[in-house]
Amino acid sequence: MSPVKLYKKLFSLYGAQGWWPVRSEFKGRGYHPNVFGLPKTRKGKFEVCMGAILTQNTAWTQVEKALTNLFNAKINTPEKILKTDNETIATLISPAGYRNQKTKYLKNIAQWFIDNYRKEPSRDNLLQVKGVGRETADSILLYAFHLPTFVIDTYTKRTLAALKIFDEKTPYETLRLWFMENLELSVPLFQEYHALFVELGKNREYSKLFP
DNA sequence: AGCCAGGCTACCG
DNA sequence: CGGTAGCATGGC
Repeated sequence: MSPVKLYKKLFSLYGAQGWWPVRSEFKGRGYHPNVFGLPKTRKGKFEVCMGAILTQNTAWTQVEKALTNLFNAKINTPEKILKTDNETIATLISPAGYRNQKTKYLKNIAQWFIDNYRKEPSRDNLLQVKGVGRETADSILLYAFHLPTFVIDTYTKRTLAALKIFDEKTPYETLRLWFMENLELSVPLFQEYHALFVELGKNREYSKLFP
């Protein structure tokens, strides 16, 4: 199955997803179907960066609790993250797990954000931040900075394996390039496509891909 | 009661 | 290079 056909199939199953949820700019849980201009503000973009770190190997429901705690404590900018002590941040984000690791990672991405917000962010540069691997980097570039890079996650790998297009241990970059070389480089398309993989994977409905 | 969550680093052979 | 332990917590 081609990337285009797979996208159409997923969209027919689940429709518009409205990713990435940006609660500081969109009421409710932050999803904004068919609105592709968000986040617009510096705070909104940094919220996406924090969420990308916090959701590593963690259910989004837990990330929402951690973000709520940070916002209630008015820790919603990279500057606030940097000047808050580690113990305080670790306690606030504890619902999302890996509290000590993710506290360091949040400080690392905060410094990167301050240094790079006004530039055109570079993927290689972002990948040098400790705590930012390929999926996190691509999520930040695609959803915070609107750059057309494709996000690969475990659900994407499982889906492609279920369809027998690639096996599960195919390298990240191979999969990323397969999508990017066979689709138009469209930010809204890439945003929705990845969101649809997550929806399919969360519901474990891989069988729905077959006739 | 395990297994799983929208992974990453460090370290191993 | 590819493989894996450790990292924390809550829902199902």
